[in-house]
Amino acid sequence: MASRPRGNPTEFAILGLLAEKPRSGYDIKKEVEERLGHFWSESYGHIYPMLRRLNGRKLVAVRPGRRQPGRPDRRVYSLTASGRRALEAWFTHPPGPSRPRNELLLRIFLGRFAPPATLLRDVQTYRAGVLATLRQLRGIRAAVRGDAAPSPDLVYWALALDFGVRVFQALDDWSGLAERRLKELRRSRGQS
Amino acid sequence: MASRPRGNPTEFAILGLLAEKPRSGYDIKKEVEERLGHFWSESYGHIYPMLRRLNGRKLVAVRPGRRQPGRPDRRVYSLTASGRRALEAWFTHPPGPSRPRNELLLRIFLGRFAPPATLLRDVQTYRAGVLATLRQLRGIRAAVRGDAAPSPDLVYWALALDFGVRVFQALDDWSGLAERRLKELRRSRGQS
DNA sequence: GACAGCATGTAAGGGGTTACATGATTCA
DNA sequence: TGAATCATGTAACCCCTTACATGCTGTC
Repeated sequence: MASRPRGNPTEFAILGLLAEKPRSGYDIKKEVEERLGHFWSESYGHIYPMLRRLNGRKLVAVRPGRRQPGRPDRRVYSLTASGRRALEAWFTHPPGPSRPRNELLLRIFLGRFAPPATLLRDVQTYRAGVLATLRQLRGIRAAVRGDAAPSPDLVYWALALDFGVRVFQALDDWSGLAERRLKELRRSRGQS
Repeated sequence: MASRPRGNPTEFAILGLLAEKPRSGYDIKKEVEERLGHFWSESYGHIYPMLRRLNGRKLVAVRPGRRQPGRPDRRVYSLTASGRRALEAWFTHPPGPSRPRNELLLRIFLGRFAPPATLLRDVQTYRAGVLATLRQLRGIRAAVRGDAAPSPDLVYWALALDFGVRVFQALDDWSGLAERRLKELRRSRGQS
């Protein structure tokens, strides 16, 4: 029975990004936002201490990066051989069950205790965010497809992108429907 | 500037369910699993202490429920007037930003550091879960549609259901694609 | 005989966010 | 003048899960 691996997902997200190439904590944060933003998130307050811990466990190594006057010296981390092994071991354990938590849906579900106009506002805000992400993902996908040689390693990135496009498309469709339904309700019940 | 309300989402999930009707902690857990399972989750270790705290703040009231020999007495909670106000106040604050965390996607994104066969196994497991949920949601939706009188309050429940059907349908489509892609990779690279 | 359901709870601990501190540079 | 970017970090805090404790009943 392969038990769940010791260590939290953040640990492996960091190890994984460092497996691509050496990076600073700052870089990692940006990378997560830009490339994993539609399915993952991290905060500085978690990344920096974690890098330190990983260094203590010799899974990563630090090297002072370029220093510039007026700003803190960069600390560039890279994966060690045992870090690499830890990353590979992570894959051998199946992912734990996901426990969903979508606050907008909770509100919708409890919608009858709120004025329809309030829910409508929330849905519209949500939809705007979904659409922005969707446009961005589609833009990236178009650019990638334009690229001549389909590198075999690119398949993983493309799969993650495709996940985003499909799910966010469904989210957009749904929120469009929700908007229409809520507008009907607002009309039939009066606003406030 | 309406600041974020004090209190975590669990608090309002509980308040919301009690607004429907009085319930015990045990009931709340079951209700979340059965009706909100595709977008929300709670654990006993959070529900019971939270009910106690809400009682301390007079947002809910307790009443001893039916007692049966050989098992702990039920403690049935109901919403007070100020609990109701707290719930309504919650809706006036917009929901905070969501921070996604999908471990399967993280694995896919870092897929090139793992053998394709491992990822394939994870995707297949994932897909089986998605399909089970999807079938269940569709079954419920069919049953609801069969029901004669479309109650106006039912619209919120239907909207939450529809969210599930659409999103999980997209998830199924995507994981089917991922399966095919990973099988190709496994073939072209050899397993292990 | 074992397991699922009923029913409540506690303790420990980790995971993760927010807010704060610092400070120069560049751009509108 | 103000905001954004660069860049690292700490402290406080909370949210939430896991594992444990207890014990009867009904079903396969």
